[in-house]
Amino acid sequence: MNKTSTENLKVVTRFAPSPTGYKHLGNYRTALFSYIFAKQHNGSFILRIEDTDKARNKKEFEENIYETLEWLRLPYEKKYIQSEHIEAHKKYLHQMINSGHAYISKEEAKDGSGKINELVRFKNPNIKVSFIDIIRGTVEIDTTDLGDFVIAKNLDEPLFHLAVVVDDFEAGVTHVLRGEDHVSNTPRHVLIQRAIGAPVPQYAHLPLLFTTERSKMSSRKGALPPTHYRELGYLPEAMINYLSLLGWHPSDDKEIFTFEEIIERFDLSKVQKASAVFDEVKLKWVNKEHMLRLPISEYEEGVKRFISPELKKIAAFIEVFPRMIGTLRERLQYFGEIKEMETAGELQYFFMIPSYDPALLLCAPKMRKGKEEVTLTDLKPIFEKTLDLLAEINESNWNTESIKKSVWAYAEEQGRGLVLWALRVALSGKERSPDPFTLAYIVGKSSTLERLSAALKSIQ
RNA sequence: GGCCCUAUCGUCUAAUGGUUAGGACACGGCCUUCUCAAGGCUGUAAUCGGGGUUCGACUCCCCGUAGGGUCACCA
Repeated sequence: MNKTSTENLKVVTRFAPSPTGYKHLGNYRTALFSYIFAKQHNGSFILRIEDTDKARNKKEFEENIYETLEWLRLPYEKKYIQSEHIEAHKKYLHQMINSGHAYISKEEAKDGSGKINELVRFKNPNIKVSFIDIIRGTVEIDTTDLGDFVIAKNLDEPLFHLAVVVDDFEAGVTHVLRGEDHVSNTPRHVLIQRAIGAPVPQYAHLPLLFTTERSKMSSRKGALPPTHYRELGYLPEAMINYLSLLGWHPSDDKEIFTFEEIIERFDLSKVQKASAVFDEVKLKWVNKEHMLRLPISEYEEGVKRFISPELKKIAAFIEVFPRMIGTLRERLQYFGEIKEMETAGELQYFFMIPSYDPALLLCAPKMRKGKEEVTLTDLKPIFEKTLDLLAEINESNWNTESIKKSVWAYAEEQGRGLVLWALRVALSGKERSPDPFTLAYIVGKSSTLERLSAALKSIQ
């Protein structure tokens, strides 16, 4: 566990996004680390919507923040809306002006309108300030080149630097976890904290995340809002797991964790200082691992969500569906892939008799040696014999093993490449599919016999 | 450009002066095999460069180089 010097204080962390765009995975990773840190210290995690930029705020972005936090299961103890605290901001603004820490500055508007604004600037004492950063250690920065920075647009419109400090102060925030892009803001915040008599919280500036192209993660440039992954059927616990591994590593080589295990083992002070690249390929692997750990009923539900109603309406669906889960588990990395399979026509044959060009029955790459010219007519006795063999299997004993056992010897004798390929195509109508025994088991005895008869008919 | 931060396989990372530089994803090969997957075995692959300090540097220091952050009446 982390050792901090604030044992006597209740730990409060916060996530403070501005709804000016879709927040990306990098933002949610800082939210995740803030949440974990609070949990580890029996503290609380709060959400604050920083909506002081009226021109760029959008309700849909704000809604997306709630949705994503809910999906990722990062519950916040309290929610604050920054714009509802303007009175508090103004109170400290006046206090700072009265105490000489800030002053009103009449300046021409930058938008070229020629209008004169009454900005409020912080009177910079031009000193070196230092603060504790859990990841970087003590950071010291000279504030001289910061100048007298603006803290309010006018007496009624406080800006970011003031609002952040006042809100963190009033909410009792003890640990501020945020992106590395805020390191240079921190000395300003420390200056304001001193001016209003607020304690300096501990900071942790997390390295930024990059896309595979090594560009900064932003809602433009291909970085998708996290809810996109929800739509594709990714598991929130997998996303949490993957995100936690970006910049942090457990002491052993274990990589797949439940949320509880992560909370138990995570160590903020061991987080990497360098930026990390978000790799969707590894996320897929982590997601598959979590899918495999799901109870079978949840797995089935996950798959069902992505199968079209048309397919689900087919009479055979209810009976066949549970039997196909096993083969799906070997393939799917995220549930949405099932939809892609259906679109590609790789799902239908489980539930209905496929139609295909009979020539495909003969395309096996490894035909029996010494039989150079095989024709469709040669397949006739093969289907007849296979049909006989399979018909002998008792309905109650219809499973992958028994099917394999009944056909195997004959296939060896005739050439596996010939028999099994033909059998598989007759069942799936595809060049690529699960093996014929698994397929026969999944579609059931009667459908198997029906499909083989159909194949036999097609080559007469 | 000023100030600040960072630098181990393609990617995520382990090794806080002494290891054959470890693991995972990805990639290759082999096995299995009727196809596609899955699975098993296995392989390729890294300490940015140059100087120091030291008996000994991935590790500490300096200088480069590269990448990033920031320099708003945004947050």
